[in-house]
Amino acid sequence: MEYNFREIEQKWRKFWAENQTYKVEEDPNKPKYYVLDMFPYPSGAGLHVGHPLGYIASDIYARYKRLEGFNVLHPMGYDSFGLPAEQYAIQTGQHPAITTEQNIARYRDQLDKMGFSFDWSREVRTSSPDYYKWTQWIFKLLFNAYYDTVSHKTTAIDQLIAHFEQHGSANCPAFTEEEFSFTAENWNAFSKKEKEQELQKFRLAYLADSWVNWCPAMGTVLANDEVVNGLSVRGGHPVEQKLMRQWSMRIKAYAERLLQGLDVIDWTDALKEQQRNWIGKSQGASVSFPLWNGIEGEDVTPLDLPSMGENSKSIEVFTTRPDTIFGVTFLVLAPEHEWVAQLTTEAQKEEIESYQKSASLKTERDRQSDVKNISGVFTGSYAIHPFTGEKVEIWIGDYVLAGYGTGAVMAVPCGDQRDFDFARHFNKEIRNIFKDTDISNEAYTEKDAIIANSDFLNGLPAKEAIKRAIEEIEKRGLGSGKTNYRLRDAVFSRQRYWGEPFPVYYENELPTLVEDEHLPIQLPEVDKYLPTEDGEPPLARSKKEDWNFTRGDRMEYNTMPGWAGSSWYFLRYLDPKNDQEFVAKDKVDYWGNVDLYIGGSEHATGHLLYARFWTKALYDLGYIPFEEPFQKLINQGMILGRSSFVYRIQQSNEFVTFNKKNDYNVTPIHVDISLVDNNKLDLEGFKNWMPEYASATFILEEDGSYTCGYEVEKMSKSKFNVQTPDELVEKFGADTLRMYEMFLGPLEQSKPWDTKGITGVNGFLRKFWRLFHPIENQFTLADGPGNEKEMRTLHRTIKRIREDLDRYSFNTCISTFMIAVNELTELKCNKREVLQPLIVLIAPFAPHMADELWEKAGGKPGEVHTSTYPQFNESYLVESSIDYPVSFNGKMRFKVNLSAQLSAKEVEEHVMNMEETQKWLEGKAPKKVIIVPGKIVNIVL
RNA sequence: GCGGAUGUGGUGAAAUUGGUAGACACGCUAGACUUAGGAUCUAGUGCCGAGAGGUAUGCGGGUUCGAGUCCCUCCAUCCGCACCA
Repeated sequence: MEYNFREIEQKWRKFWAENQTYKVEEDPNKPKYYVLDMFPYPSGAGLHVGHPLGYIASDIYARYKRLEGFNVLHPMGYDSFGLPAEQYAIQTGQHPAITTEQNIARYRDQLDKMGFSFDWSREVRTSSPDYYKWTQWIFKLLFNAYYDTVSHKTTAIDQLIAHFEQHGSANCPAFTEEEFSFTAENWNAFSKKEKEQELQKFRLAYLADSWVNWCPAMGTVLANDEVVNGLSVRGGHPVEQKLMRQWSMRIKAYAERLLQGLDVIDWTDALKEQQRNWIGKSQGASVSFPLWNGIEGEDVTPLDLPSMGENSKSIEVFTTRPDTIFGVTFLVLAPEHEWVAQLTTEAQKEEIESYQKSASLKTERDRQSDVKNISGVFTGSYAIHPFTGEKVEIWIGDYVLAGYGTGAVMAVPCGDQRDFDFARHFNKEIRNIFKDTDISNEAYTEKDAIIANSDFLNGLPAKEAIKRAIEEIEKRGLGSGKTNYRLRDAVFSRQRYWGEPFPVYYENELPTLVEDEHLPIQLPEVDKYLPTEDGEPPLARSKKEDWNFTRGDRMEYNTMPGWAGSSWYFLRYLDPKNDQEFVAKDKVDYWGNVDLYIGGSEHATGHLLYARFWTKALYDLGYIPFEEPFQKLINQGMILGRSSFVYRIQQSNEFVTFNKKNDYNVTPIHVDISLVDNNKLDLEGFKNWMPEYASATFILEEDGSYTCGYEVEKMSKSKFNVQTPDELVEKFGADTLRMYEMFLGPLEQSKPWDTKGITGVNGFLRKFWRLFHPIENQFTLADGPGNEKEMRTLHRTIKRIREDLDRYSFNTCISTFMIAVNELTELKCNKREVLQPLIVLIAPFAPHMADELWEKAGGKPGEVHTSTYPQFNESYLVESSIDYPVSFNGKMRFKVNLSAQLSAKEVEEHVMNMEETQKWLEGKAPKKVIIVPGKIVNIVL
């Protein structure tokens, strides 16, 4: 029989499903191993060839571990809340649940076709009420908790309340960045609302004002990705920065633990470095600069604060270089700094306000990428240098960010390049406080200079000066040494429909939790999935009777962000059907954390940080026995796609062809690759593609065609460059596609998608099949022992595959199999002793074929997946002779086959007596002869 | 600007601790078999050279008997980003 993959694969898929081959239960007699994939968002485009890359690798590894005797948990599910389904709902009116259901069905079908060994009885979906009930429950847990800075633990808020009742805010053990001060008497006299206002400063889930990209025309908030040059990607409407009341998560409290935890997990240094960079620990000092009271000629000294009267405020700055404080020549505030309005003098008002307005039109991303344009405005006010008593100007500039540090910096042009550029641009003084440095062209930013012109810091090296400066700052009550993290609290509200509702209602604008017995709060029906006319979230459209629970004046209308459900899903797989707990204690105790986690590096700082945060909180509160969710993590490289672009003339619905786009001000827009053939756009197809393009007009090439641009970039639904695996499974079979994706290159490396090489892998599998069907496609296995060469091939293969799997080098496994099959074909080997172990060996890679061959060889169906991994025997690998390469000055000249038994001395004697050697010696005597037994001979002339 | 990664044939890549650079494939060339073939088989294939040989892992240095691998300088490309004071 020819290798009929269609028949074989269908047969075994059916068998596995009917026999629940991959279902697992807790088994105390076996060691556990948890292999997890980052679960997919079920997009309308279906799985693309990049998804399975990681799934195939994890599946091979899970199957390998199973054969090694582990009880392997290998589940799959769907991150099924998300924007695309909602956008589709807005366009078509179809409920996102229906869209999602359809997409999941499609995904499931695609996943099944790839032959994965998932235990589908454990499937989770974040959008299922059974699941999000527990997401809501965890939210409640975090709302009812604070971070205790004494015990360094997540702690129930009741303990903090008890503290306030007894001691007021004195010695408050809770982490916060807010200001607070009250006595026990104050606290006990507070109204419920006042108490809540204080508690919000400590709860891990809390309400606060956050900056968002607000698009007034669409009445909605946009992600940074959805904004380009201050305009929305969809529709090209202006977008501005706006403060909105939002739920946030106090992840900052965990900054230090998130940093420390990296030391105990097995992630790549690159990934750890990215997280460290994101957490961004920096040490320095906060320093207060008193404000000048505005009376010219009056000598205000910094220690005379109280006498400054009503304006006795000071501006607090954070600096990592307190040693450079004598180099300060002005202060710069973020344009959004809360005091800007008060500090602005009448004369500067107009300019400041227009600058604030223009800054509000820039996203943070725009602000950071624009380093060339230096901008800022003088407020008209001054602060007093706390050490010199000098007046320094207070400016605003958009290079200072409101969200980092205190939103204000002390500008030291000689020591910071941005301050230097700012000073240059506005002709401010650049005072050199570093001994023997040249700062005529750029700032001196190294921390190795000797400080000068700096009073008590003179003569100190920078590192010591930092300590000395902090001492002095603290002594004079100007501030203190401080560790700052750039990590920001995570905004947890979305003004969307398709997400988890909050278990929260409002009474008198007081947020109150819904009791557990009413969970889940289900998503109510709405007439449209858009924000309301006055910009409220879609849930505000709901009627009271559309909710399964209501209380108070109104329910919370925001929904949770995508990362809510994905921050704990790996726990739900352990106990997916439990309706009493999010996970039972005995189950989480057995399975523990994820041993191997595979997914894309785009989650390096988002999902992976949030999941670690929630895990730590759940650990502290005693629900789970581990603090780090993912022990070993591999980022699979991206499979890159080829995207196509059309070019929209800004503020219009007119599209210009690639070769004429430079004559216009255009925005490139991704267009679906199915509408593009050989870079030519299908114009009618494009108009029918999305309603907003129905009335599109075009500026075409001379020949009347529209040429698209292209780029090789990440394959993603939003880039419309998705290639699905279905076609390839159909043509070559899942086993071939599995092995081909592994063969492409190292798992972690990104590579452009290309199907050219797949025939090679398909040919290999057929050749493998032919080993078992040597004559007229009849299955045969010969008895009798394998000969020396055959056994050496087998055992070398066993050894290499195992070693390669242990280092996750899947691509070289495939090569090793190819070499084995080439050798055995050459040897015309058909012996059971040699070939049967190979079936087990290849089972993790090509499970369908393995099952078929195993059955033919007399095994029980499905048994090959629970069999034992072949052991290799070193004795078969011993070679009797070695091909020694003989090098002269490191250059290989010829080889000589010598017995492996020879000692280094004997090898040297033999080689030196050879004619070939004499030829290359050219009559000279060698200076040195290096023999590495079993490896090489190098003769130095 | 900051952070991370990567540079090896026409292409994807291999070389686990410094020890024969280019395994294994794709592609290409020539041939065999074929009505046909994205089938199969044989031979060849880094570059220069008729050959002997020379040369070659982004560039330039260094360490070493020996460097793709270790160190330094530079260059290019890709990814991420919150100008992080």
